[in-house]
Amino acid sequence: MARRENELRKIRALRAELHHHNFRYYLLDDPQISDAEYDRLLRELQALEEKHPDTVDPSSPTQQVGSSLSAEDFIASSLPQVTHRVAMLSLENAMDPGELSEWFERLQKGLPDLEEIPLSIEYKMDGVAVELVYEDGVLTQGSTRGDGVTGEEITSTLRTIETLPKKLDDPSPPALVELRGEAYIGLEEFAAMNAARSAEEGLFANPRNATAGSLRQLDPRIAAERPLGIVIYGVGATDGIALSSQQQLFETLPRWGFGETPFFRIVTTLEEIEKIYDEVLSSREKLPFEIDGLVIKVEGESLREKLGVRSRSPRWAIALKFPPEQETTRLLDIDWQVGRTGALTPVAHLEAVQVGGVTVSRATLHNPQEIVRKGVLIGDMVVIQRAGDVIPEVVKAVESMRDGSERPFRLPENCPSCDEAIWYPEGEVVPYCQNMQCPEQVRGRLRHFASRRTLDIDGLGVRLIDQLVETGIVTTPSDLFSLTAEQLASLERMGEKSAENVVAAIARTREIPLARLLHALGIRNVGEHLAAVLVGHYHDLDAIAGASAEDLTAIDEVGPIIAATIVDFFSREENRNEVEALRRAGLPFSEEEPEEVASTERPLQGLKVVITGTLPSLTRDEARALVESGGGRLVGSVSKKTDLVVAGDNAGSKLEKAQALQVEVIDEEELRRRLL
DNA sequence: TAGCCTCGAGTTCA
DNA sequence: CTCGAGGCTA
Repeated sequence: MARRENELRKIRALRAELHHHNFRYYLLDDPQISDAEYDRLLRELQALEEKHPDTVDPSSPTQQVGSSLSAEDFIASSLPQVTHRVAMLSLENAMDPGELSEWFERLQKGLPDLEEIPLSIEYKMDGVAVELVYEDGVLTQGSTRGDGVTGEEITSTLRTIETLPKKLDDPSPPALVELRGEAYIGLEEFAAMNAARSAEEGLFANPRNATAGSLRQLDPRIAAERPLGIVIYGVGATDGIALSSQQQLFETLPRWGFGETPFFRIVTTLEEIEKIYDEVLSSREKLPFEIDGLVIKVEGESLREKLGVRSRSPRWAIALKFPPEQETTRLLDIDWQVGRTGALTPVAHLEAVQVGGVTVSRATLHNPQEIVRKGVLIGDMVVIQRAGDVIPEVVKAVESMRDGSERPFRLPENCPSCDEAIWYPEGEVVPYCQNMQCPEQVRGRLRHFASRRTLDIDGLGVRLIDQLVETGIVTTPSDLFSLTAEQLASLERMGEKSAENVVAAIARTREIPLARLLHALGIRNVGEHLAAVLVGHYHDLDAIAGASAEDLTAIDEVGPIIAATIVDFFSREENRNEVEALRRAGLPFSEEEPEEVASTERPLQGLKVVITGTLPSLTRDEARALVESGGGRLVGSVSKKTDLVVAGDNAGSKLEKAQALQVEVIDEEELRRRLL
């Protein structure tokens, strides 16, 4: 038995080690061991797994095909996905008082009849956002925020948090309440945890990384040892309860068994916010956990609904962030990178420096204009910060530290990848390499074609694409469809099994939705959204390819520039050939048109609708969904072109304007009746 | 024609 | 996360 224990331990260790080497190899492109050594480890693991078939796990390196494309895929081992009932939006950031007052002015504009707007203030905890689902008072599911729409299921890990009630302390709990909060690890606990970690395990860089790592623990016993805490700040879907203000939420939580909210104030003026900000900023070092700012929210559901949400963030809340940690280092050089579209991007090459717990040696400069705006010279000492504490950026040069040896950057005249002359389009900021055969562009197009949001070809990672391009086996996306397992198996780190898996993954893409294929083609200005819009209109790639600029411009959201790009793309011979090759490869070129909905079922077809005031039983978003389900389009303000105004309580100037312009005005009840 | 809002395309570190 | 730029509305 002891032998079995030992072998199981060995399996775990080998998996972790191989996982690490995959990471070094595929993502960092910087392997630490030879391919032969890697193969030896892999074979050892395979042998052990065969001896203990009960340990087979889909996340084991023996079961996986090469690498996935992105770090996210790679790290996301195998946690199930969860779709949030209500999207978890992010918050708009204010980095300084100026941006805060701009937001405040927008609020006042949005709520003109209000003398004073009540605002709640909380800490912005620096942790990981999670959602907890309580059904009939019982914790049934926990998940990460993920991209806001879908996150990862981490119920068993969250259950290990001692301070988190597994059952609400409520004799008649609501049928459903989704609570949103921030999981975190306190500073003292973090220090103790790192002190107890061994050299092989490595130290966590900061409490937030430690939190993220702990939440993703598959083994609840290990998770239970992690000192996680949680602070609830918001509510998702509910049934059987209304938590319509922060005040109400924070009063209810302790009764249910949650801890007290660490900080909560209600104010009405900018001055009060700024005063609290200064106080918290100077006292935050005394706190037992890390915070990275304050969150300001309009207090109360009804006011929030009037303000509404934008695609990524609500208008009624803002994060007032503390200034990020900054460091000074030397700008050694500026490299130029070529993207898949041929766009040239300047990247700062820096002397390595620690910022916020990680080592930074590169930072984007976005475009030449940015370099000029920031006034940085090559050789300068520059201030670096991590934007949103993630992506490093160059803030400015420290001019007082110049010694005269610094020199301005030079715009490249030739492509760093293929030496073709660079094109500087008039009136635009970004320079381009126009050589379609440019190796960087070829690689970039293939990466885009295989990436997660397009064809999502499993196992066709950056490293493999690079090998395919270097060996000349593949130069265009359509070449992928004639790849054989033998060809792939001849490449580095490609076993027969992996090679077959890649071929199978490529074959599977013949069933993808047309919009993904259109997006994958990489037509400039046509991303995920526009691809879906175009397919929604034509349902057929040949129809899109054959459309005139005039036809295209008639489509909502397609203007003259986008129309011209599309026409231009399909008029080029190399693109037409590629499209034909993809057709021969068997990719889907048309999509079943959804059955024609009888016009009686879409009573608002093509109408522009304005909603004003508070509707008796609908939130703004629900009303929008309802109008759109009837074929109508919600617009923001009343004009001659508005067809219909739905007015609720406290309707203001929009209603007056509608009456002045003799636009039809109805109430919620009438809206529902028409949609029946 | 300006202002607002989205979208697209670029980006870093483990 | 960032910026630039396209489209729509006022």
